[in-house]
Amino acid sequence: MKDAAPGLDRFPHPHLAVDVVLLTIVEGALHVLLLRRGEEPFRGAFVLPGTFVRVEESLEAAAERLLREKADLRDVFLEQLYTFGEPQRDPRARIVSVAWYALVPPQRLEESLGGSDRVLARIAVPWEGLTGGPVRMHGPDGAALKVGFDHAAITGVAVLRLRGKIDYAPVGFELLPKDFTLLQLQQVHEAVLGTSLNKDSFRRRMLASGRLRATGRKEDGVGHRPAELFRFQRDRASRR
Amino acid sequence: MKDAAPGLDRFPHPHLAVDVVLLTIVEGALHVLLLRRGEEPFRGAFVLPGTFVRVEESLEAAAERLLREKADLRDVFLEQLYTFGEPQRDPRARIVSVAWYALVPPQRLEESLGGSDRVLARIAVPWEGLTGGPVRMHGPDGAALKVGFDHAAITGVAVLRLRGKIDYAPVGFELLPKDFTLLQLQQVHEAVLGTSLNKDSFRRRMLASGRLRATGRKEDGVGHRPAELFRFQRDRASRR
DNA sequence: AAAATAGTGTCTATGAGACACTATAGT
DNA sequence: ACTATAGTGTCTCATAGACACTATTTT
Repeated sequence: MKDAAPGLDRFPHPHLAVDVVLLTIVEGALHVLLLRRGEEPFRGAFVLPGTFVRVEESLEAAAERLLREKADLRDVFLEQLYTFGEPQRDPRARIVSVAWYALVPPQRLEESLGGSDRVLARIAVPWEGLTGGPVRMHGPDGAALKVGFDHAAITGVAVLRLRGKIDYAPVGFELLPKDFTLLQLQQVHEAVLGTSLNKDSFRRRMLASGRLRATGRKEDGVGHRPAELFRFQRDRASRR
Repeated sequence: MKDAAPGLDRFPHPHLAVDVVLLTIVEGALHVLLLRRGEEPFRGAFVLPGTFVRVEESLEAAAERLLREKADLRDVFLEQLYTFGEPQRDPRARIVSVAWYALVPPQRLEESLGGSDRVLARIAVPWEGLTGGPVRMHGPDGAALKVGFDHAAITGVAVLRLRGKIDYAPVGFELLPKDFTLLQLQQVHEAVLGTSLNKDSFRRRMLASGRLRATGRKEDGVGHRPAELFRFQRDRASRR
């Protein structure tokens, strides 16, 4: 870092953190990675993975570092969400947090879970459409989880963003394995939107989007006519 | 501010600023408020209004303070845009900036301009649709302006956001006086989107949106049949 | 009267929803 | 053969674009 502004560091200024909302879909429902806090405040409650931003590190690099350290993930869909900066959002100090959200298929998460301090919480969205607001979280046993800080609200903003985006941007694919059927894709959209969708129209819309490439292969072992497997076709330039 | 985390302030951490992209429409073109910098770096270049975030102040309050101090404005549409945090974006120090964008009808700006250190720059968007990228700026004399820091890119993100939003959110009204004609509203949409729109369809869409309330009055002095004046109808709860 | 835009009515093309029907795997 | 979902074809309805026509102001 340059030091052409020598007086700057002498004044107190807000601390800067990043938090990541890591979303996936399990059993037709949105889930988010939460960690159990070991310290005050909110000891024992669940929070999003977060870290302070280092002076030499970009915001995106800090979020990617979090994903590596807390979920052993790299190269996942990651997008900046919103910056939360209410003075009282953290009782310890003034900490402004740049929130990001990440999307990952559940298959890439299985191994990194297990301990009770790291949980894939099911998200219950208590509002419809694009209303917005905090969400509720439930543990693997179905019990409601205590969520620390403003992280239930941050997750609500992530759900809102995803709902607003899934209809026109290719984000549904990020929650599925490389090969998937149209039904699986539709179920992802339904889980995100919280509604049921018309099968015929969804099918037409997806096939007309030009983003699906048929693999020629079919699923198997399903007890009915197997569906064709598709793959996401990045339109021109890769977006990461 | 509480001091329950005593060690925190001893470590260097990024500085935090807010910048505001104040947009308006003049003569059918998007314009943005820029200030001429009096100091290095970028002395003499034009930049967005910006300020450091105070420790006890919310991010939105800092943006509102900027609008009051630099443009004598209060109660305008203001929304968080994106947070820019590349380590090298400011050559002096690591400064992360939470960018906001504001929309205001040009009538509310006229008095606060005038000096040559404060200019409404015309925005030239060198890309189509939702492609994105930095924009070019032109002064009142049409000459290209030098823009400091990453502020041409930030303004590009603001234009992108506005383009993505104007079709489904009531933001066009924020760029018009309280009473306006449908043609004026269409011209605002065209200026934002950078395209021409179908008159019939635009008219139907707006009237069907339920957001316009006819005033019963008509414009006058226009050399042709006068159009009815409409007013924006906030649907239920006011959004500010 | 001419010019210019406001505003209405109607036709057409497109896309979504609905539904009927055929296809193909496992059991 | 039965069941369940895949996938196709077609009809209808809603909406956007196109266009013709009438209305109302200033000059």
